[in-house]
Amino acid sequence: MKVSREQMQANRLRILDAAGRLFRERGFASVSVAEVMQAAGLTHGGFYGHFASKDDLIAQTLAHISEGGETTGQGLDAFLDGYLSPRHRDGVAQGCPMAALAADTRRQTPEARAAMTDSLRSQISRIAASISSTDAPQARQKAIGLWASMVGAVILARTADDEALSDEILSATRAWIGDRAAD
Amino acid sequence: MKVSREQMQANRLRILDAAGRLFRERGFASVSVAEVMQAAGLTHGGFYGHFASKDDLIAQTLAHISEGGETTGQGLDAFLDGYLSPRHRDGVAQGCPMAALAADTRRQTPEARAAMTDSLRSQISRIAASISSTDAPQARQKAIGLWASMVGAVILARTADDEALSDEILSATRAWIGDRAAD
DNA sequence: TGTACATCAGTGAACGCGCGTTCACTGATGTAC
DNA sequence: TGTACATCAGTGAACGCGCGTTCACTGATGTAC
Repeated sequence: MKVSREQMQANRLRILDAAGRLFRERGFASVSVAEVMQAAGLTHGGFYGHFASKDDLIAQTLAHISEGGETTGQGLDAFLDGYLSPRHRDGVAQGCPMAALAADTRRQTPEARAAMTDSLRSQISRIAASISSTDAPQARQKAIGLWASMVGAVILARTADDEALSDEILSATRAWIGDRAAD
Repeated sequence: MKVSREQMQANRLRILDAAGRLFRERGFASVSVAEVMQAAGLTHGGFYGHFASKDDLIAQTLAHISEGGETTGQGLDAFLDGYLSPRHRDGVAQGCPMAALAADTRRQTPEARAAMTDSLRSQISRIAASISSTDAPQARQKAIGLWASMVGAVILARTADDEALSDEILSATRAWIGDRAAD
């Protein structure tokens, strides 16, 4: 049964949203095309009307997720607090795609890596712009260091099976970063 | 054909070594039991004489890899230089298991997560011990911040498909860490 | 020390199963008149 | 504006294929005497 062009566009976005959630939660390999389609309220056969392959879905999902981008609009300190919070750690499906999927993306197609690299580049620029430093190259260096710490801390916090240790990783990283973030 | 007890122990270690390399390179899901056995110079049927399941292999491989552990024996600065080097970034198969597999381990069995958590805990302790600080809690906080930055930077550097950006992530993180690492 | 035999590590064919992908079909859409 | 029909988004059965796992078998090991 054919659907309207607007409905089809809406379906495509539902597929991308579902894939974004499932991939972040469980990684690319262990989420099936059929599962993504079911989560989007469709049957698996229609998938190839929207995407050329599962690899294509992965690449387009990464490009789609990062359109939103991590916002630093609240100011750098609030951004750091939110990012390094238990809430963000526990909300993988809605959380930062970089922390959830960067390691997994290394083994994907060039298109997927390119989408993730774009996302990484703009994230660095966004953080650098939010640093009120006189020296642009220095702000960029600091943005990279900050971003690496943030992503690393969330990944480690999610790996630890002990909540006390996990919480400590987040708060210690936040405190360690603390001083330098201000200037 | 039966082999001697020593040969069997050696075979078991060859399987664990092969698994360690392959898992770091390609992740848990996309490496098959048959591939691991072939890389160890055996046939796949013998696998279940050594391990109860693929999940068991994953957990035991993580425990085995981290026995070696990242050494800080060279002193903290040399450790940082080596860890944040292009050489380490490019040598995934021989590199730090945490940077290669932490994100992937989140979705594995409790046993696998426990092995990784052990590894994380001792790594933090080892770094904290190498920091000549008067205050132990402060050394630990710093060790966590350092380790998060290091792991995060290597993961991001491996994700970037542009070598210049990748190199920049490593060197900027190294420089950003630089000052604080000294004290 | 030498021999006979039970043990058991490793082999390779075979098993279900779930996956990515294909395809004939359906019926609502949207265009031509 | 209303009707007739070509289009095509979505359906669900079916396809190969590779995977984790099992199992009957083999032949070297290592023990009992």
